[in-house]
Amino acid sequence: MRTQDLDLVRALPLFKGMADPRFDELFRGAFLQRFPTRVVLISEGERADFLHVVVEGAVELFAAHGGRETTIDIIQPVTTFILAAVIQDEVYLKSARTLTPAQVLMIPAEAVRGVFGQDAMFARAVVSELAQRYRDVVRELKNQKLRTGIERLANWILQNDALSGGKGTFSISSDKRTIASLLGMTPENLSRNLATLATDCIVSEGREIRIVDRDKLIGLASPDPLIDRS
Amino acid sequence: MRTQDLDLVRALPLFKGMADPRFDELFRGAFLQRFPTRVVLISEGERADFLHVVVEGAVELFAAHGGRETTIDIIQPVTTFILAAVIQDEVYLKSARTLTPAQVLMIPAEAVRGVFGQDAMFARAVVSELAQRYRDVVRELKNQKLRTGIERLANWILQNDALSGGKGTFSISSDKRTIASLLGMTPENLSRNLATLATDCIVSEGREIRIVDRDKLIGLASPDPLIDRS
DNA sequence: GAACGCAATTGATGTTTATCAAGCCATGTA
DNA sequence: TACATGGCTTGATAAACATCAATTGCGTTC
Repeated sequence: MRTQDLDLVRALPLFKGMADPRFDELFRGAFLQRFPTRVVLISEGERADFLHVVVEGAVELFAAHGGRETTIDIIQPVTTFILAAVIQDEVYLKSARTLTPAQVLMIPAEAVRGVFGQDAMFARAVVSELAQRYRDVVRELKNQKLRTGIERLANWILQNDALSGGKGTFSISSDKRTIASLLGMTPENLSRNLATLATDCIVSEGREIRIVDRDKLIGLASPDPLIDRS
Repeated sequence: MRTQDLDLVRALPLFKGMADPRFDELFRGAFLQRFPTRVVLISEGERADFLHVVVEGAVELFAAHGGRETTIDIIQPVTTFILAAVIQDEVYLKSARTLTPAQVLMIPAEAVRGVFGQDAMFARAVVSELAQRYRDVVRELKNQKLRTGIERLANWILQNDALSGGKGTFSISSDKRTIASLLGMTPENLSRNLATLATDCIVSEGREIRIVDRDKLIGLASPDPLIDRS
């Protein structure tokens, strides 16, 4: 593992405040692994063996049931995932697979739980992380229950633009079918919804999306600080 | 506050392990209040001032956006709610109102955060609680994204029957319109979906629901341990 | 450059769900 | 008993969304 990557991990809110010996203990049994695209890293229902950290690439969290499948989140570097299952020593509720070639750091769950009991700063950071994630899922649930498909798309575009600097242009980071699933619609309807927005307020060319009438887009989206991560 | 109620609160997983002096500190500024039906206890967007504990009655957590409104959870005694906002010292993402006359214990948020920093057992319990809640919301998100309305209803019936002892009969604890909102459908569609199930596998009379063909109901519901709280 | 594979789009159609508008029924009240 | 009230149900219609099928577009391979 490159030192700069390790530094990035060390600087994560989750690990930032903890004592060096504890950090070392945590990483003694950890290993960094490279994966090609579309490799399943964890499957829902399995016991939580490792805390995962995406160091490079993108990872999709998804869940399946009765022939259907839905994307729950797309994890960008540098971020941990499935902390709750690790802490609770329970089974994963979501599966994970790489969307791109990726580097993932895997920390044994037992070590995480061990250090959690010893390092108060770490325990505190775990609480913050869990609380933050909890609130993010609540936001997503509100997004799904209170908005129509095209409203979710409009907000997603506004958020992605903001995340990439608010330049009014950004590039979709993965398959459109994955985005459709994340937004809770079929790929066909994502196409149609993009086409609808394209008559008014955006230009959609391949994976490039450009906002041409931001006010109109905002009017359609009705962004809400109690739903959208600001 | 009656001693037996206090004992119930003291016995909650969240407070069980903490030292007596800390518990006393927590409850020094706390107060128990009675509310009639349909009183709004907290409003989304407000700063989190109190950790709430439903001691008696039922409380609905809901959220509104753009003229729409949805029920997120129904809290039965004895349970805490909005812990995440309190710990993070942030605004509430959900509103809360009583569904019945209720008794609610209110613990100042500052005291919770204070004790959290001093009592390791309490901090640990907070983590467990948050992790559990996080997983519950993830389950609900999967429920919403992976199931149709009638499937959600069928599973809701199975779960409520199980919660009330698995006798095959139970009584709906609140307005049907609230249940409809919780299940992510309109009251009209709840009626229709109940009528559909009533041709096959249940009897629905007023607020009483009786399961007459459990196998058929299970076949329709496809309950899943990774979605439904077991 | 031709053929292929695959994601994305487009169109036609069907299902699910919401909305609007009555009507029903139990309950409480005058 | 008559009457209002509010929750619930039922029916008709419309919107949102999914499915199926065919086509387009684009990058890859040969």
